[in-house]
Amino acid sequence: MYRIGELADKLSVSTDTLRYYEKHKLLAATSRADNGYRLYNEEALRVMQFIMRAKGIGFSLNEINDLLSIQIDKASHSCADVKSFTEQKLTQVNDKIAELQCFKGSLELLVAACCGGEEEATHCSILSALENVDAINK
Amino acid sequence: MYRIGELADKLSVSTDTLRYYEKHKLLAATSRADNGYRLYNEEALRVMQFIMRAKGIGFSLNEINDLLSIQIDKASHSCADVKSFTEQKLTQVNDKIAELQCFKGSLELLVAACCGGEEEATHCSILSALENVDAINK
DNA sequence: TTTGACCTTAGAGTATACTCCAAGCTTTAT
DNA sequence: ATAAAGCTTGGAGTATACTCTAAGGTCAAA
Repeated sequence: MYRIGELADKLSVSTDTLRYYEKHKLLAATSRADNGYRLYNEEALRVMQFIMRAKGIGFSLNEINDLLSIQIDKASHSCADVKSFTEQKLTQVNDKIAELQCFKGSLELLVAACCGGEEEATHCSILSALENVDAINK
Repeated sequence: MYRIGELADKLSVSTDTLRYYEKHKLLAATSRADNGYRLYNEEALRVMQFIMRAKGIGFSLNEINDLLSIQIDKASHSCADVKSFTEQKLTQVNDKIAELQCFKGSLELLVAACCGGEEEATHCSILSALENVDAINK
């Protein structure tokens, strides 16, 4: 069994994060020592790794909560459930990428149009673009 | 002069947003009527449009604040200042896109690996991938 | 005159994921 | 004996951009 600090070290997270996850029902301590200290077993370690992997793929803690519910009771869910959940996330990510690529395009236009010289910004094409409708969505 | 509701309608934002921007020093009302109502002139309208365009390009309100300071006193800033500001934002956006594309790649792998069938998720390849180090970053 | 639409303020709530703090108990080492 | 490190709890703070609420004043029309 690990104390909270030991598990935190092992996973390179903070003890605050572990307590936060407990409070938010993602991962409870396996048990408590007589002195009230949290104790975690190997299974808890694996659950934390599950959480961290899911985070690494872009799932939010709420989504990870859903994922954990499915994982805990696999028999009640189908592959189709899990797949559509993942596809939804993929759609979200694609939408966000599209939005950012739109930003990127506009920013590149601005950067390309600006002389970047040391003279006063009085006629800066970037500022002009923000001041006038026309200049950006050309 | 516009009252707050008129300006809000004209720009399709809420009056709350206008008050919020005032509180956060982005746009003060031009003046106040005798009854205390906020009044906005055409210049205020243009500033709001500046803010909205900058938002549309992905700048945060804090960044827009900086941009407005530059715009208000163009003579004290160079094109180089504005350009590097914009380039920084572009870098941020590119970083974020890269992160999301990493998520996207992982999610696509998961989706592709999953049969998506109606059978129990007991051996679901997506859950397996989250449970084991190996399956994802292969 | 009264109703409804519009305005004012201060302050709380939302979502996300922590991070930090205070006050205090436990354990280990010196 | 005491200091340092580790643990407990509840609660506040951070960042972002609003959104909503309450309590109340203002104005134009019916």
